[in-house]
Amino acid sequence: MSTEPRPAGEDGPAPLLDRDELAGDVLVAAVRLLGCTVEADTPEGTVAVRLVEVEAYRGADDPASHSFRGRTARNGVMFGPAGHLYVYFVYGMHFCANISCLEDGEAGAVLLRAGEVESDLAVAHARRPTARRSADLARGPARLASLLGFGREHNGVDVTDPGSPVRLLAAPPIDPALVRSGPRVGVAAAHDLPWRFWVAGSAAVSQYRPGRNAPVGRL
DNA sequence: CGACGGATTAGCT
DNA sequence: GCTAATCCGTCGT
Repeated sequence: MSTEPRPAGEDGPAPLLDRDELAGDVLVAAVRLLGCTVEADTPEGTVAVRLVEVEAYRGADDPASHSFRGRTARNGVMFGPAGHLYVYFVYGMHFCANISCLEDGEAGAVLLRAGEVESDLAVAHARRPTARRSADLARGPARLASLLGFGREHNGVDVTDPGSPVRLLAAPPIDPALVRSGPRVGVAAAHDLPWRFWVAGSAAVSQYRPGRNAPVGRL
């Protein structure tokens, strides 16, 4: 044992999440990502967001996934190695961001649906002036992508590389008692799969109706 | 080559 | 609560 990668308070750089933690299973990866931080360099400054809501997507066996019908130029990142940004354009006006999962050659990704701004709050509000509350800054996948400045040029970025403009900072695994799960949003097919995960009690979780079917805890 | 619909959000009623 | 706004990837003819 040579060097100790301990998160030395304010001194050492925050450790990045290891690619292997995302390579085994999309559901495990989704839960692992909760509580971790996405840090992005924007023209206005660096913005760091703590993930509180995500959704898992798989490949040919997942009708709701972009990769359900095989590999295309658009979804290629989903088929590559874990730990890369898959950014896509939707509804003619928004971008959404995923982090690729599973081994190279196997399609998988986790959609980043919501987060809480850790820093810099002033920069974040400058980037999204319409947000009245701080909890709204990255509430919803398109708002999160907008806040972090994601566009086509970010597609494929390796978030496990400290030199990337977008980095995924590891946090201790979140307390399982705080994790909730339910059906994915806007997904008619596979509605019985509770592949949406969020942190209980976060104000930044996109609006949810608890009365609906929320099969909690089943993977 | 044309049509369709989507992992959404803002703004109005 | 409901709908308009608005582009591109995918599929059918």
